[in-house]
Amino acid sequence: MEYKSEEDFLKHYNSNEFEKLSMTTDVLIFSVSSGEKENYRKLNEKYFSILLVKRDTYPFKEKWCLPGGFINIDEDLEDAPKRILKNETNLKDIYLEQLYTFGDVNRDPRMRIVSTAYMALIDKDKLNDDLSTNTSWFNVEYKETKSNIFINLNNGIEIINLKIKKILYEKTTDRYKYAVEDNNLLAFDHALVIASGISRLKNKLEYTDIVFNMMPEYFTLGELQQVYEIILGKKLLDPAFRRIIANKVEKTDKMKTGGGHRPSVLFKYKH
Amino acid sequence: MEYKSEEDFLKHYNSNEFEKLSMTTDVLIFSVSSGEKENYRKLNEKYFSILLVKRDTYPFKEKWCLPGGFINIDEDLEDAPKRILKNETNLKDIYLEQLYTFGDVNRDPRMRIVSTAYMALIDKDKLNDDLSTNTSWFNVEYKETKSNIFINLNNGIEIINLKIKKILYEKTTDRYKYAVEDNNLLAFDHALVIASGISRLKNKLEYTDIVFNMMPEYFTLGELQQVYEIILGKKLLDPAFRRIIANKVEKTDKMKTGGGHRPSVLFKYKH
DNA sequence: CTAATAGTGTCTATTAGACAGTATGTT
DNA sequence: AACATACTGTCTAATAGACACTATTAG
Repeated sequence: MEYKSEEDFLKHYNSNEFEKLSMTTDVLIFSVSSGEKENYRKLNEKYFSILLVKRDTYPFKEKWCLPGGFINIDEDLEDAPKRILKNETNLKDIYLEQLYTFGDVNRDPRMRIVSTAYMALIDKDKLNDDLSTNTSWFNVEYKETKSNIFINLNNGIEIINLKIKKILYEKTTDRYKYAVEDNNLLAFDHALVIASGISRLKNKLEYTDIVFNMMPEYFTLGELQQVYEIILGKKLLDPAFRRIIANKVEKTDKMKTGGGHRPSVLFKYKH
Repeated sequence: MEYKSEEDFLKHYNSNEFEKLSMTTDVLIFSVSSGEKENYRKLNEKYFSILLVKRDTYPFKEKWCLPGGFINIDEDLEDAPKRILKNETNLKDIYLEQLYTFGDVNRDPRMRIVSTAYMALIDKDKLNDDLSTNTSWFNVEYKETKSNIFINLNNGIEIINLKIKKILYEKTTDRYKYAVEDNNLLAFDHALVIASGISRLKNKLEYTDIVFNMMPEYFTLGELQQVYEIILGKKLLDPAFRRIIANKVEKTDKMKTGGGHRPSVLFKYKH
């Protein structure tokens, strides 16, 4: 059929030539939480944590999953995770970044659903409201070997252990396909989303200022270093760390005292 | 409604609770092409190029666009770009990487279409078949300033100039929203796809071995350096370049002669 | 005083940048 | 011989890693 113009074509367009599908979004929300002090002198231990929701409906009823939901037909793709974040945290101006789009045919038992995963970073201390009852922060422990990723999620009550096998499929960029093993507590392919989000975050920590989205306005360099250390999973040397972040932070005239040791200058992020 | 089990739920699932949408994929295919020799002594000039298709149907009839198409309902997301690549190039084992998913409500005039863009890297010399008539390689010139990206596409007959305004919207990671200006020759939001693909490629060039996907099996270090230089858009110093790629390549006993100057050792990629 | 963190000085090792030089083919 | 590229040596500058040292507080 010949059309006279773009308008003419659009008027006669049959939008059902290809079978349509559903799209969802999943949001991986990262934050840092403080544990207890072991004694009055020590800094309180920091944890790296993600927000999970216990499903109360099928499919995967009673399993944990990332907050998410369907994309509305009249909603920009990026507005869906924003809507979900607003719902979950009631915060605005949250750091949000598209992670990856997962679209295997059988990734959802209901029907063909493609999901675009996002990751968000928040400062947990900014949360005013309590979480809804089926929502919980899980502390993350992450360990990577040559051929596996081990992720340990712990909310104080439940422990979710994930073992993910890395299968090298792109040697020039060191990219892996992930195969989830031993997972009967997490819904869908969300173990994959978590693994790729952590991996992205670790990378970006080194070449961006992304970390400040998880920090309060004022922080000590010791606290900042702690956050780097738990996310990277290794100790850093003080002088080297201070050299590297020196031009990203700004000294304030505030101090943090009361720690049973030398007080520490509070810094803030220098844009 | 209460369900007895996951199976029971799935049997009664109403898949039309949310209005479904269409998905497409667009594939940004990069390659390197050789120009003419200026004189018998010189190396032939290299260009960095992408493959575009001239649309022969509405919408955007007569405009250039990236090869792409609809995702089939029974096709893994990643299989769609593979299918398109196979169609366009008839090559297999092509480097393919998911770029980004574009999902603004009005990005397609026909209806709501979300598109996942992929980028692919090929060695053009491996192409046996001729391109179909409406397909053409465009040489890319890329220039980035603080607030703009200028992309110049040239296939020898037509020239497409793109000006893209960078709007900083995420300061901690230096991420920009792109706004396309002066574009009446490229269909859809494909200028955005091209800009983000080039930017991704430039980055990955520095910390991965991605470049070897665009190289023939045997190459001289001078040729490899040329490819780095055209993609990065700057000259590199020989000794520094050789130091950096030294452990990524392997000397062979082959030589390239006939250049009106000292012959050059042929290397190959060391996995 | 002690335990714990805060913060700095400095030496060394590694890596990156720059430039100059030598080598060797084709015409 | 001349030109263009191939390839290497070496000096210098910048950055990263390591360690030791001083500073300061609550209890």
